[in-house]
Amino acid sequence: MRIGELSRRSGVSVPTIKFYLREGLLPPGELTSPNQAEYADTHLRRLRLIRALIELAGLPVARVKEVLESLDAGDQALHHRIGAVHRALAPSWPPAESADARAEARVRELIEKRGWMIEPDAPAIGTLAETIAVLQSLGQDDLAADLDSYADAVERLAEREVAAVASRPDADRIAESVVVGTILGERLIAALRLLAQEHISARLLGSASGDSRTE
Amino acid sequence: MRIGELSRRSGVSVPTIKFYLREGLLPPGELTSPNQAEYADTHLRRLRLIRALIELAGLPVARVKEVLESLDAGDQALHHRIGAVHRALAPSWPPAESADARAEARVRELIEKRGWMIEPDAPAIGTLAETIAVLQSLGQDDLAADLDSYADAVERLAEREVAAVASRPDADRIAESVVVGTILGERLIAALRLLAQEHISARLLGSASGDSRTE
DNA sequence: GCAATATGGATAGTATCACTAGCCATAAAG
DNA sequence: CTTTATGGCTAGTGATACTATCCATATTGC
Repeated sequence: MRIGELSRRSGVSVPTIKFYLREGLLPPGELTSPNQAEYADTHLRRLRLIRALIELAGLPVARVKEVLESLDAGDQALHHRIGAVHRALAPSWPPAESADARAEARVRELIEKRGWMIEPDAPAIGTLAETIAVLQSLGQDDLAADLDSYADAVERLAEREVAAVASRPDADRIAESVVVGTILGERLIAALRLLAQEHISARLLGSASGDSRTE
Repeated sequence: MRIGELSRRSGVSVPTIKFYLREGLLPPGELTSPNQAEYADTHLRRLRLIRALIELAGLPVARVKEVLESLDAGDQALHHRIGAVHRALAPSWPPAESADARAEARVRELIEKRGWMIEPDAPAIGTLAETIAVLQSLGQDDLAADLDSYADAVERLAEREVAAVASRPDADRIAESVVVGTILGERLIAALRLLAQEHISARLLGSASGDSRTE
């Protein structure tokens, strides 16, 4: 297929596809003449992945490029690949590192208590510590107090997710699964959580008066 | 306190605070003379909330304004307040609505099967449907296939969260708790999930060879 | 009492980002 | 054999989140 069809099938405009080609997000098509190229289904899938990363995950183009590069890297070990993808997906600004020290200690304590095997420089540690620190600075430590419940829930999910990814037969797409699963999984969980919250709040508080806390 | 101290205590520059005042994100201080104003601790907390919404949740300033307005609205019923906050936090672009029809049917089916009481126009429905549709267009339906596990996990968490919010004595801060809990909770869950994934992947795949899928 | 600094309020400017427009020579389609 | 599409290029655009600067007035330090 040529660029026009790629555009129609992906819903991305031709100039934007050209832009992604220029930026190196999308590999060039195979040239059939000096100014004619052929694109394959892999281009279509990659393009959809790019759109998901930009639109749904809100990643800046430069970060998308890093993610895709780590995805195409020849590193064979699945575990390391997952680590690389996680690193590429991380927020990048090294977290404030100011008063987060206590929060970070708390995170490392949690990791140790659960016996989690985590590289000490995993970016999620900083993200988590920063989040906890902000929660505390806002006077809302309920959430952070219950870290264990969250860890329980998330550990169960991760078990299924990693198993599902590892069982994929097509080695080529494993890394892609990791990216998609991480990013879209996050969104899926977030949306489901909102729905669950609405349900529970309807059940616990929504019934008659509409205000259960007047006193 | 005056603007200088507010700036020092929040870590936000004076010009940026002025910008937030102009944009109506931060209510004006109390004027003590024609050009002198006094800010209270509520301003400091509000400012930290604004930063969390912009930096951590990545909300655009305009959306932050909406969220804060819904937060300050006098609507008394907690359940409705939660709904309003969820609506203000939603992605705003009405989801593509194209081939998402099947995915949306799937979501409504899930809601019905679990007996969830959800308003039919809840924005999370669209978000979830879109996410599922994208997952399928990327050929990764494992995640979506296991929706029930996610719903289970998330329902348990929501139960605690709503109960925690509802038990807060300070009615003034309940809505703020909803915002903070929704946004920072999401981030907390996401970070924890990455850590759990890394642990599980180390356990299942990381051991010796580093490549369990060579065959 | 008085110079140095800070403040509230305003207008205008900047940096970044994700595209988008336009041009050209050549290729494909009708 | 004309119309449309393509690949490759440079330059421009619109949105967003601040920054910079200015001014008249207040406060602060001495």
